[in-house]
Amino acid sequence: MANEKKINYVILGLLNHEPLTGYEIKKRIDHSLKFFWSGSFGSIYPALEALEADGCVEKEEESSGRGKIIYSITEKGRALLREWLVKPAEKDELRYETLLKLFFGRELGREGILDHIQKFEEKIRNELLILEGYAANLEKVQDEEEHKYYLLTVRFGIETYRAYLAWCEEAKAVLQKD
Amino acid sequence: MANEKKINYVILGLLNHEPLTGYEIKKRIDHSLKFFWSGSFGSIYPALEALEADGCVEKEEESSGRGKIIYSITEKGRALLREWLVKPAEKDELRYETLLKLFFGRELGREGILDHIQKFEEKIRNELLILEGYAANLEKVQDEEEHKYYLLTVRFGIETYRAYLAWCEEAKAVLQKD
DNA sequence: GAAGTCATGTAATTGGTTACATGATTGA
DNA sequence: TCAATCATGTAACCAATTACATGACTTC
Repeated sequence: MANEKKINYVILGLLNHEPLTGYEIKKRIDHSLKFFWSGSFGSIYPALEALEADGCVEKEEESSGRGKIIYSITEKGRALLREWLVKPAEKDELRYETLLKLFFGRELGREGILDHIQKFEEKIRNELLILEGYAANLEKVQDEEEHKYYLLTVRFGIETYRAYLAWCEEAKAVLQKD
Repeated sequence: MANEKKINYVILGLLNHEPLTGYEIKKRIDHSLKFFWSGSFGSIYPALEALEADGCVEKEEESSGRGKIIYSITEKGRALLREWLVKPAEKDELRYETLLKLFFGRELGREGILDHIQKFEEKIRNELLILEGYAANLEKVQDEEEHKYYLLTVRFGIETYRAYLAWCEEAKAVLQKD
């Protein structure tokens, strides 16, 4: 009911755009939301079941083919989604193990820390390329209103990742100067 | 033993700088690590007990006063910390509910989303001030090598928060132009 | 003497993840 | 035909958090 599991809202939000299977929901999470959210099959399927029992989503079982189960949102589900959307965000959390290791860097030493920064930089560089690709596509296809919001989240990712890369250069300079 | 609980390394890392009580460890996490890590009493105290049973930390009970328990790191603990530090960071995770709501923004509408951005901006602005204060202090006190690494994490925070604020302006402009 | 902080700890719950199990369909 | 992907689901586990309980010391 007034469940706090965020996965429920992720599912409702995605289904509010289009009907999807559990498998497709997972793909959306791993691609479109990847930068700021995550979710596993082990949470998605049980949540879909609970949402259905609650009347927030409806399922339609494909009789032919693979027999996949396509879920769509109900009015009740949309109301629940809306209710959550108006509430202030309660948790914006960043948890970077790289920064934790950096913080304790004295014990590891300069070289080790430079290694961590190097790896971090590479990962960010790759993800930035992906985000820039998304942005380019989304800028072309600004037909649906939805795309405007999607693009804003992508822009958020791009700008923070660029800041990360600038910081990497600064950090390397600081560490190499002695 | 080869436990994956990150709280263990947070504790070892902090104790590697100076002996602390569980309460003080919590304070360090809430202040110095706040921007990129978190931890509760409910994880700290049991972890301290387990680390002591493992011989990674030692406790000294204050006989007088409040009877607080001061923990310090052992050679074994330091070795464990080092072992973890050299391993590549496995998880750098950002989980922003604000971005999730933004992504589903069409259902909420322009005004509601602007509210969320406004609140986000205010929170970031406040935290940025704090981080800038830390940086100013740390730049003055660059005696201990430890401070260099601490300052780098603070600089990371400052630069990403500035990027967030720049993005907020951009997002508001995009949303207000229609 | 009251409020606030210092200080330690436990039990219940949570919001997941990981790993496993199963099988159909598609494309090289 | 074989690997990859599509597709659904469950059971065991896990690393925490939340809420509670207790009490001493400090400061106004």
